[in-house]
Amino acid sequence: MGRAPCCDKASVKRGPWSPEEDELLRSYVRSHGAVSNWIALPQKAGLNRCGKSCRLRWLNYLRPDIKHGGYTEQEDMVICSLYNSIGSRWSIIASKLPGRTDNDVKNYWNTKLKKKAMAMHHQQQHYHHHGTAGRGHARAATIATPPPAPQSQCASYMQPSPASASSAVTTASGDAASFGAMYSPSHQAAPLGHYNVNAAAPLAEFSAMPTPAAANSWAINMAFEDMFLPELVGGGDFSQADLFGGFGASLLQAQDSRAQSSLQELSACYFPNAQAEMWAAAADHVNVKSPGAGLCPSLT
DNA sequence: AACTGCACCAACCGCGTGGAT
DNA sequence: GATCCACGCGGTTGGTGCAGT
Repeated sequence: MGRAPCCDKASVKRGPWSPEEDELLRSYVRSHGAVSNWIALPQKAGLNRCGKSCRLRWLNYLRPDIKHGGYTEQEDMVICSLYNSIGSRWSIIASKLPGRTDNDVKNYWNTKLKKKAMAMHHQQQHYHHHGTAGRGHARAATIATPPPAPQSQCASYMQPSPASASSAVTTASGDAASFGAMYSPSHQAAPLGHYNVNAAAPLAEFSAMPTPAAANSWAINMAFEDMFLPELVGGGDFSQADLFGGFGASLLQAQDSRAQSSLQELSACYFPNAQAEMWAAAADHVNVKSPGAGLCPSLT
């Protein structure tokens, strides 16, 4: 019981695109504007390609605003944050990163960022076991070690979440499964409510924000934590000091409070209810991946 | 130089969704 | 309401290049 193929795969060219094909597609889109029918495009554009292939090529490679490689620390942070919060919803994550495509973000995560995040997570766990008196006592713990270098903010975002646990259950790759399994699903009590997600706020606007001198990556980090972690940490018995391995809190205290609050406001503005939304989806579809389910239309 | 293993990434595949009929 | 069809998405695959032996 399969779906009928969108085209005759035997008669269309497959594999890597040639520069000539790229130019044909590019010029067709330039002259016709937004494509309303990708299936019909190949014939009109003189391409011997499947319509889906044309669409993918345009979206992932030929579109003029596409960026390739060169991910910034800020982008890493957004990807990690959102992955932890909503799982492998690459299109949503990519929508927060101007010039990035879901395919690109997905590849970047699978090949680089995931490893980076795992390494940082393990490093942080090691610190937790050896550097603090344990969960709930970290705030009182003596700060004996400097914070981890801010080259990656990922570890702090890698906290338990029903979304990542859910995706772990249904992911066939195994990587995400083992990754998700690192986290306890003990925070399933979902705060349900009315969701009003405004998801179309790209990261570019972060760049447009004046960055206070004191608002280094830790303060930004803090803003994202505020966004995604209150529910995750289960009612507040999991201190921010825990999240930062014990030293973050004191570091944050040294931050300019205005810088923190402005960044927190910014975060709340850009990702107001993403977490709550995903909690609702998780509550409705425990262990069942349901793309789109529980999401408001603006996210899908 | 030849071989092997790995990392990266473009492209493909199949399915869910939603609009049109 | 049922069916068809195109779009969009996430998972996976395969080709290529590089590093190590």
